[in-house]
Amino acid sequence: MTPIAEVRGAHADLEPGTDTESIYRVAGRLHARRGQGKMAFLDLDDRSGRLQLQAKLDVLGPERMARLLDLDLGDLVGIDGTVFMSRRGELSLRVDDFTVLAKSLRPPPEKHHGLQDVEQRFRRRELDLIGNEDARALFLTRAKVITAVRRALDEDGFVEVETPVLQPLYGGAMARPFTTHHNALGRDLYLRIATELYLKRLIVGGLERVYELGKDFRNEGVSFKHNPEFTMLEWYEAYADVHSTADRLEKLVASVARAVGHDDPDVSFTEPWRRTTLAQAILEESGVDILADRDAESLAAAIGDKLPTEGRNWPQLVDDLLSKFVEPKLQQPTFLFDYPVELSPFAKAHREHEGLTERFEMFAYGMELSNAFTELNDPDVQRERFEAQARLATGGDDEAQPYDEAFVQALEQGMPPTGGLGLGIDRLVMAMTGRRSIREVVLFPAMRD
RNA sequence: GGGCCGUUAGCUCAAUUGGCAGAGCAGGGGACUCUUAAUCCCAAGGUUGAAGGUUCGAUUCCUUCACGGCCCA
Repeated sequence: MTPIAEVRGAHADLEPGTDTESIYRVAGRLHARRGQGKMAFLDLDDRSGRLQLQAKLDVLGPERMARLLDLDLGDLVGIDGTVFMSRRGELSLRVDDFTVLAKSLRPPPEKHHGLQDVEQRFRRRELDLIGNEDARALFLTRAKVITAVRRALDEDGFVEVETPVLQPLYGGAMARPFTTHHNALGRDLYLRIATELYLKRLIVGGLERVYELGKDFRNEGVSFKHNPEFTMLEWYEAYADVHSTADRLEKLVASVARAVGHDDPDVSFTEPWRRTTLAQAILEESGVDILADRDAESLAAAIGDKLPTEGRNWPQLVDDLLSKFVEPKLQQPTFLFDYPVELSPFAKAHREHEGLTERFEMFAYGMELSNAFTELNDPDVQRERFEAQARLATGGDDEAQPYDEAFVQALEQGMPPTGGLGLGIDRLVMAMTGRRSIREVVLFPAMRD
């Protein structure tokens, strides 16, 4: 059986009106039929493209001709045929014989407009894929993005690993988890919100360069850039730091953009990207200097009525300033460095600036795509950070980190200086394909019942 | 969570100052041996998202609910 694109590729230059003796077996879904009585044209779709078929009474005989014309649009058929170029210059296959491979009992989506109903496109993605070529192309591009990411890391000596999805404690991100229960163990478990802490234990174990590409789960609202389960890449590299990690991300995303043919006159992932600091970006866009007011009360006063500040702690206010004033402005790929320690419980203290960490977040198209830092590898400091998080939790911050003693013990074993990074793959696919909603790039997004 | 908008045939969409709900595609019957959004003829297809209310009469107006979209939080 030959893919349609291959049939087309082998006969692209035929003159209109010429016959060949090239015989192919193709298979696909019947998309359209144009009857002509004793002769008919049909269109056949496979994953690689569309090909016109010609059915002729004098070739097939009355019985097979009638059976072929009796097929429904949407039926899956196998075709044996001979290539020719129609008088109008449409490459076609004259049907010598055919087999019905599967019947379609339900009507296909409208053949000119495709499936437009957004709800049906997401709930019945198979119909979207049958009816809308855009959708097929998008998910092929998504696969290319993931392949390009893997290839880049594999070529640089990273080892792909799998760590637990079901975790006794969650950690590695500021988020609320999903909780589930293990019957035999008689205990609750959490679906991971990040892979960070386990991956760093592998760095302690000496794997030196590891990455994991998989689903994380966060029990939060659904929006154009949030799905409760989403695909995340995290990598950790021993003897690296936040700066070499930024260089690696820049190189990797630029190579992904080239691999999928990202082409947008307004946004380019070609290196180098803009690099600035979080405090500088907030100051430029909002006029508020977060480094001048290091407690909630005085920062709230500096913010005034620009944002609601009631009941927000200092790190939450900084995060609010970032997402309200800065994030939407960052269309071109941009690194923001030097995050405050309160927002960064796993990042190493900045080598020069008190109260900051060696961390960046990377933004493009007004979204956070990536988050990285020089990893905190001092177990005593890590303990203190967990204790600070516990105080935030007591203060009502339900996204604060729970204390993870197993992780601290791993650090006590000695973790090399390490650079680590997380990259949101769904958002990366959105950026590469110009889609504005995560639901467009996730095959089966979360929907209400 | 709040605001606005949407939900009509299998699909894509019309329509109504509140008065028999209408096309194209798909599906059925027929004509047609180079069509490609094929064309032509015939017939069929509806609990107008759900439940209430107002009215002689509601798909249209009102209320609640469901699902979806956009914006805000």
